Amino acid sequence: MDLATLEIFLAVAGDRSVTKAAKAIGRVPSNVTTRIQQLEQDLGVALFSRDGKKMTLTGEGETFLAYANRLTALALEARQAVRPLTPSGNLCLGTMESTAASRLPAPLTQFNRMWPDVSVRLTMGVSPELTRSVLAGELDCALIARPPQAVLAEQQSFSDDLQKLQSELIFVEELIVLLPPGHPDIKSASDLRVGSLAALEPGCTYRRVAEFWARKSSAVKTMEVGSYHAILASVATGQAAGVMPKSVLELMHWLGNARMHDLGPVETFLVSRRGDRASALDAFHDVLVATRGKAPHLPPG
Amino acid sequence: MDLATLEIFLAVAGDRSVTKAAKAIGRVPSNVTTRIQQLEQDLGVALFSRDGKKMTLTGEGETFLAYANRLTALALEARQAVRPLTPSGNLCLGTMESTAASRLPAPLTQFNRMWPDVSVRLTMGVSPELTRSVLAGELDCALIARPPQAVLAEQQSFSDDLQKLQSELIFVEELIVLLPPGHPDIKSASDLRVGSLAALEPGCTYRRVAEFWARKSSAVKTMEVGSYHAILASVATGQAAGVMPKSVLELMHWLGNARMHDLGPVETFLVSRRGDRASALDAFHDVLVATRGKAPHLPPG
DNA sequence: AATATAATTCCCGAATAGAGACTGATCCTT
DNA sequence: AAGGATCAGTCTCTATTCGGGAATTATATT
Repeated sequence: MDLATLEIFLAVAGDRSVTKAAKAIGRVPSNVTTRIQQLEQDLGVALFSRDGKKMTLTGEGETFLAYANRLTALALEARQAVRPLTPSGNLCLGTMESTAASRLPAPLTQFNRMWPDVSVRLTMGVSPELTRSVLAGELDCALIARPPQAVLAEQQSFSDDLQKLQSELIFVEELIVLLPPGHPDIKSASDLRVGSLAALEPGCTYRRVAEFWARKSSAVKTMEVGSYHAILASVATGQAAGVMPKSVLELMHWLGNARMHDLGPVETFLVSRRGDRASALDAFHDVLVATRGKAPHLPPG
Repeated sequence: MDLATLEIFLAVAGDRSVTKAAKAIGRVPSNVTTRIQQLEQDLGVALFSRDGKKMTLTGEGETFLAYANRLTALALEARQAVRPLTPSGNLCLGTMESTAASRLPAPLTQFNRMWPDVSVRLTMGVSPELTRSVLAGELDCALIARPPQAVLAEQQSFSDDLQKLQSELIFVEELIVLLPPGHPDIKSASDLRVGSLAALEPGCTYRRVAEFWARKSSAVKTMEVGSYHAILASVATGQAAGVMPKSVLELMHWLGNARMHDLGPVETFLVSRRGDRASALDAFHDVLVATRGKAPHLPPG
């Protein structure tokens, strides 16, 4: 029983789905299935009941869930306790709007609880800018979306900058096109019955991925709006389709009547300068990996 | 960071020696070295300071030790908490004298604390008898010493019985011949200046291993005595050399002036009937593996 | 009934862990 | 002070494990 197994278990328990959990933690479903089965065999008890295609926790599963949370929390605490330098000072963290909204609250809260002496300075921006800022030393690290290879190939300097930094996969976002109410399902951009795609600034990776997708079959224009709330508002008017990660949409309690089209996964990486052993950065990194895959609300303790 | 790594760390921290720890948990020293190094690299801090051939815990190592203990204890608790059937009733456990004295107090205390509804019935005996009793259903499980292949080959029925049972390595005992004070070091049994070897009953595995060793170079007789205390007494008189596991000797605060000769490792296995899924047995098994390698005193909590 | 979705199974290539031989340093003995 | 023993660590080889992808099965949905 290692902590990676517990992370997998927590993800499945949180999403009640092998497929979703696999996406969330950047693994393949077959792997998740196997690890869960191994865990169950190791413990000698069924953690989930498989009623058809639903994964629901059994009573024992609920019990184990509590322990899994405590165990991972304790392991994180152990890591932090032996950290050679006590983190303090500033941590300049760059992040995308979407990540700041959907993923960051939990780990940031946890981090502040553990290291009150570190003041986190949050900078919002789009991935290429953030990456450049890390390289320039203006930021200690940043959470950025690395587009798929086909899209990245069009952004030479972004790609070059990424090469010079060390990066680690943290989240996998499911990028979607949100359709206005009543809009029929689409197979490609040519099926769009709206005037434009609502997205953020030009540099935004999600926007670029969406534009790359749209270009293949349509000449639809992109409309630039200032925030995800503004995107939602645009979609609500029926005049645009919105581009955003699914996690952001879920955050907004909009789920019920929304049609969406899947543009595939986009990976979020934590990037920092190679060999940068700043203590606060390391600590933040550990909190990030310990928190990912868990339920979005704050962990106990 | 998995629990196996923590077990290795705990063993090294307890013995302050890679070699000893490796023996205690049935691994090879190079493996222990590597795993400790990996752990240190993962945590980014030195857990041990290597002054020559001594391994001493660093300050961070001490800190981490506390967490490692809590982590393994919590993991054990998690396993027990999801156990499908609550263990209760009787657990008939067979054990050798030596194991009962040196290894069993800690896990038995822990087990009683966790499952007060199980009454453990302890039966002492020598390995072949205990094995036979497990097979016959008189015992649920037993801790027995499986002699090296050369010796086991002479005990056909013992060997046959073992084949029919499932077994798992739990401890590795270092079997020694304890020499009387003032006795010169020996290379083989022919160097013995005493009239006999003091050992327990004829069926005792340790006795058989010792006799096997003695036969190769000497005609020294074995003297049968009733207990390890009696063996020590015999040795103290200067008339016999005593056969026992090192862990028993260490238990008796006799270490200082004692010369001993090493007869090599003898493995202690937990044996039970194949497919026997008795809950209490499983629970005891888990406690046993969680406790092995730790310091002999009782774990916290 | 047909389709889509999700979990699982199977298989293969890659990564990892453990065993064993060897090295170099240190401690103890003579 | 020299020689031997002991111990941590290194290196290499091999066996096992693990993760990814395609195929399969089962279950909801339309």
